[in-house]
Amino acid sequence: MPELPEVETVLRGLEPHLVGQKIAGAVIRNPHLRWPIPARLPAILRNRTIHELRRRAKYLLIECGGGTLILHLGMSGSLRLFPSAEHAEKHVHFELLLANGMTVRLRDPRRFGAVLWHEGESSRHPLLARLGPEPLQESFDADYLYRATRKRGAAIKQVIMDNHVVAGVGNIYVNEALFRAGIRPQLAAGKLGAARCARLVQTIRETLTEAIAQGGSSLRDFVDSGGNPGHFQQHHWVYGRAGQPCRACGATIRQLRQGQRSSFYCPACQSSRCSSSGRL
DNA sequence: CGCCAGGCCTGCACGC
DNA sequence: TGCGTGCAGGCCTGGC
Repeated sequence: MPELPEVETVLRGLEPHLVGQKIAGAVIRNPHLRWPIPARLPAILRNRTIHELRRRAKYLLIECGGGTLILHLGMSGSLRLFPSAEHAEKHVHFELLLANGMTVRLRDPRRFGAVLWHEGESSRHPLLARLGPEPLQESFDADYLYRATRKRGAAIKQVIMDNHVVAGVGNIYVNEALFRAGIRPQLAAGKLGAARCARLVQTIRETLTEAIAQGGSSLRDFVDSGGNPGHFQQHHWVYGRAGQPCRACGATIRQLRQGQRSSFYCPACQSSRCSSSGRL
């Protein structure tokens, strides 16, 4: 599913093709996403010029001068650019038609994604206004995480996945970052010491940055590619590896459920106690 | 054929 | 009382 690095990869792939382009129109093929696609969107978008593409958490923001098209890929969404308005595949719910003939298509079989419009400053949109800091920005630092986790009895894994604490760190990357930091996912967030908070900030950054770098290398055939840009192969330490040997120590990777989501960890590399040691 | 993953919002229950 | 916190429900379809 598209996580933060995939959204960033899609952004970087689309950016050179979209910025500065005029929008000729839009097509709503199926408005029933997580929220209905506003019926007036094609009229709103027509004749606007795309000024900038940005990302906030896993939201892709297309700034159109005075307003923002807000896109979310949910669990199964993809955005692709086509050189013409050729036959649309199944599950294409929304299309952005550029004046130069190019078409941006949102395909999302599970329809957990979103296409929304916000007039004015996008950071004021209700979905974006209360998000925590971006994990790759300076404001997400050791001190911030330490303060944000005080008196929180919930598991550190679930606190990191709380978008109000830090924005856009999904299930795969929190599992991987916790492994790298040597922290067990079920440890109460409030029990993390300052050193482990610092380590976790560092491994979250590393994990996301490496994934973005990998995605960047798959951008070459973004336009009209048969594949799914950003859907790159990845080498996970623990995610999806229950029952398999830890790549670091050989112990058997364990799986558990936290808040209806799967967590994976190495019982040897990730301690539940308060040491500040971490690996990698 | 039935189950289930999975992001992330909303709504509810609870305690200080 | 109000707010922060935690938990559960709901949306979907492809793949097993």
